[in-house]
Amino acid sequence: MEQILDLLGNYVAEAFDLAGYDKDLGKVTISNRPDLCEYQCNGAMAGAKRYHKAPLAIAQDVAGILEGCDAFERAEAVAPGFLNLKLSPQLLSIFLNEMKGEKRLGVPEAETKKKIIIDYGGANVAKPLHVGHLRSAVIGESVKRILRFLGHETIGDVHLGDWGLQMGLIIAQLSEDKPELPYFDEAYEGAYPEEAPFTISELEQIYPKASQRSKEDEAFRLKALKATEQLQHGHRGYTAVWKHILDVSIADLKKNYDSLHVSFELWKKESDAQPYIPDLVEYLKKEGYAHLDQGALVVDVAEETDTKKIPPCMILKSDGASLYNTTDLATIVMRMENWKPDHIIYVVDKRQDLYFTQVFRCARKAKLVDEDTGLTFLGFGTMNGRDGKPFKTRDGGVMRLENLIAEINEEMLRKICENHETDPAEAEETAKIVALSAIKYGDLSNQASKDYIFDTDKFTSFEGNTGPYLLYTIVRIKSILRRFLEETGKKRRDLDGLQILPAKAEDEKALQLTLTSFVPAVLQAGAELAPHKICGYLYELANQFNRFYHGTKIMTESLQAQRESYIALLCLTLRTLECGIDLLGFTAPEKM
RNA sequence: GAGUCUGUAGCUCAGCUGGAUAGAGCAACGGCCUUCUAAGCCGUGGGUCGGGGGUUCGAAUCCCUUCAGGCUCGCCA
Repeated sequence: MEQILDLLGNYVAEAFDLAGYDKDLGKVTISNRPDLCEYQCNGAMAGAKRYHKAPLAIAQDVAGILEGCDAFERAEAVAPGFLNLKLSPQLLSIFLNEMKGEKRLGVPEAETKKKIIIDYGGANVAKPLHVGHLRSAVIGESVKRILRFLGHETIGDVHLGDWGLQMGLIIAQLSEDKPELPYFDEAYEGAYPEEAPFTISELEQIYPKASQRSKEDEAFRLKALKATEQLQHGHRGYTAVWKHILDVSIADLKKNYDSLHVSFELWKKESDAQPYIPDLVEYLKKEGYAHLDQGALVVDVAEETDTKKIPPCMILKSDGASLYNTTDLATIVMRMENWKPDHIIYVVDKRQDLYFTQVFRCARKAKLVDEDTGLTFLGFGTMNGRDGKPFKTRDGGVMRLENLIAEINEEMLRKICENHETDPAEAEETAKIVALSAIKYGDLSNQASKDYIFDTDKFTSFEGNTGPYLLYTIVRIKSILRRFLEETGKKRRDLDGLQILPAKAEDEKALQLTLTSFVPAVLQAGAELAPHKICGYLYELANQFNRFYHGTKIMTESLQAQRESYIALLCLTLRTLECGIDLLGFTAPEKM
């Protein structure tokens, strides 16, 4: 279906044409002065120079023609040359009924459907997820859902870190803690145990302990380095330990991501890219992209237009070892080979901006990707505590994601029980749903690239621009619909047949108009990879609904057609809100 | 030092591809529940859009400059 702004734009462009002006001046936008009009066109001012004519005169010419147009209830020219438009309620209702009949609420599918890989680069095996991983998971999931909704094929890849020094540290530590294990017996030739020699919580203690030690104990650090190298060269026992670490960690990570409603199509790891490295290095050397500099193998990526010197992209360290950049390049090669994506989006901490600039340039220069393959760095800011500094636990440690979620769940449960007497099991379920909306909406409603303050009190509040407020609005609508079905004996599917009548009241029309902005909001969010645009829109929609709700008695409306029109409007509002929160990555309960 | 991002109400944030009187929420204050969930709605107060210059019919938005803060700057990931 046609979008509202295009639809109206056609009428206005036609009027410009009839008045003797260029059609392209007839672009219609949503009014920025809702007190004056609903839509506006600023084309007269843009055309003033072209036609050497006062903008107001142009606007008046056009307004005169639109006078007889039944798409608008009113079209008037206002100084200095604005064209203020008020939509006819009839056209609006026709548009909404059409939107209501569409599965995708009128959101058009992308003309060129792309295959898009989303890289959540971050989580490491053997380390618990902490608050630093929250943003990439939450933002990445939402971006993925938005792009998928727009018709693209999306592939989320968790991209686990499983190949660095951290593995060596754990192996070295374990070999001292439990030297009796067969993995450390060089002479051992039998099969290794299937059961992992540690639980996830034990594993999570080993790493910080080893990491701390390596900073103080040089001998231990060297041992860990050596273990890393041996692992990377296929040491039999270490490889077995590494596999245990993977199994135990991944099971735990899945559990945690599940509770966040975050899923991945691929569970690829850094180690999966390793086989691609030798050929990649050989290729870069042979084709002359890479050269030795101070003993290291690098690819120059500086460009003439740079405002500062971009250091070369390092491929191999002077000791011959690969590093982060190398793995990322090899991952690109792997992805091109296996999935041929049209676009790869990296949802990563914004501090890695420079690294990815280097990696992307290197990938392009060396033609590891096709010319038209998009590489986007979607950098996000730091999640800070209320003091404006990186979020910590009360005693200053790193907050585990699991604990953060548990804390919010608890707080939400407390609030729910405070407000209503409910069945404890049901309350707990609801609390989880609402808590997730609090966490995700709190994050997503901010621009991804900016640092933001995670304020538990604010996010879990049911007031204001929060997830719970949206859910509350949804629950209100569901409640009315349930009642309507009960009282009329109608079935849920009967609701689809109800028609929205032209709006009579101000609040009703305002709500209807807000509904028409869903499509532009989604399109913009998709184009800019900006979930916060969806948040802003949904908040506006919820506000408009609550205003309408307050001023209109729906169930006691005596005219049946009018009441059914209200119900139809509620259905559309509900579907729009639910579609919106789905794009953000959370759901609503039935009651709360 | 260089680069980059940020600076909007007491606090947290929108708005930034130039448009009319800069918007929300929280906090403060005042109203609205015998009526569909008051976890709501309505209203009041609160601003040199960090400062200065420029571009133009018009600047929070674009350009320059300056101040303050964050981050980054080849053998970590």
